[in-house]
Amino acid sequence: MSIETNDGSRWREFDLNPLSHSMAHYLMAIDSLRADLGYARGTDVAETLAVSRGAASMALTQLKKRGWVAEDPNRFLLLTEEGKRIANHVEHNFLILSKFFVRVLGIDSDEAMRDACKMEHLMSVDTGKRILWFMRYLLHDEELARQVQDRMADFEPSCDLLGGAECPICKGEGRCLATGELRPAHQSGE
Amino acid sequence: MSIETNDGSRWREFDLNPLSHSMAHYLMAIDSLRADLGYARGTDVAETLAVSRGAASMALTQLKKRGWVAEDPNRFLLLTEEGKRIANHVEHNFLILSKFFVRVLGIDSDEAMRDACKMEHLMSVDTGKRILWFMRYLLHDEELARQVQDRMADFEPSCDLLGGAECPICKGEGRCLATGELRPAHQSGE
DNA sequence: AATTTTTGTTAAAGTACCTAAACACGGAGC
DNA sequence: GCTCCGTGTTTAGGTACTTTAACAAAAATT
Repeated sequence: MSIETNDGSRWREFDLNPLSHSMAHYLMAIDSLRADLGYARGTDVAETLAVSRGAASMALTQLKKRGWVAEDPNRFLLLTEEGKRIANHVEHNFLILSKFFVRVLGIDSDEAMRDACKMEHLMSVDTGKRILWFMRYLLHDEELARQVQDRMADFEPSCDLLGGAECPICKGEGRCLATGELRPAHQSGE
Repeated sequence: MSIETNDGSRWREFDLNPLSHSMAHYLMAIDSLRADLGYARGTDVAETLAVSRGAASMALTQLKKRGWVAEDPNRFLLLTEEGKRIANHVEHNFLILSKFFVRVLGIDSDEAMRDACKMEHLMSVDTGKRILWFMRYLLHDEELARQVQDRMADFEPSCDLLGGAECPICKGEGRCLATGELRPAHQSGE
């Protein structure tokens, strides 16, 4: 039961996430524009994100209502303290995930960024910090870093993750998700 | 530029993801019900996911149109081969992520599952396989596993990930995202 | 067999996003 | 001063979800 992923209580938290993917990118666009140009207007945001001016206008209205975006006296866009905090959180999560994927797991940079961009706003601050802490440990010890990289260079992509009997997590023990089984034996060890 | 996360070309892939969070859970609910009860009806799916029968009915219509769900002669719900493949993929991603978070990073089980449930349908098959491969390597070597667990037990939660100057990724080198900077120096090393 | 319950579908409305198009406004150039 | 362009907002329509409520049909009970 502790492993249950379909229990009707947790899956909805996805929609209740305080920050949508879309809103995260509006905030980051403002942050990035202000860093690059020194200012950000609605049109710049729309262009950066490749959405219509109407869509940007409505999204920014929302973000102002939530207190994440404000305007300076000349009506240029500003991130509030809260807005900055959120944008930095998501930007860091993107960096942490993409670097973990590339440097530790040896994933192709493009795929790494694609995955990281989808997951960046959903990973908690704590999880991000721990991955970073873990990565520093792995990569700052040269011997260990080499070991890990050798290991991942040997990655066997044909490893049949979805093959049931071959599943390295639930192999041979109890019921495996790949074959419709729900409680892999290794669960009992926790 | 290769680090750009706000470039207007990648962020939309989130919405274009072939599988929504919602659809993934409908598929997994059918899988789980068939494993537990031997059958699955619309009402059972609705109850499992705690949605209205109307919502389940419309979602299932969509899933049938996409060829992921079918009905047996008695109108009980079935996953097609493709549907099974997708459900297993997401279920495995959930397991891989939550186990990585708990066993390797030492995250609290509840938070681990919350994060994993949000990200499960967004992580590519390749990334999942590599995390699994990596985890086997770390945890099957007892000495290494102990080292990692010691390290993560010492995790310093006050590590100021979002503090700019303290950021262990971009600390002291070039521009840091935490302070509005875009190209941390370590980027140049890749 | 008649009634009640369960199951499934459909309709109307709400949220959160998108687009395209119409419109308002301010500043620059003629 | 007038025109035109850049900027911003609003409106109407579309997608993908949700809900409640009305309804149809099948299944179970009496």
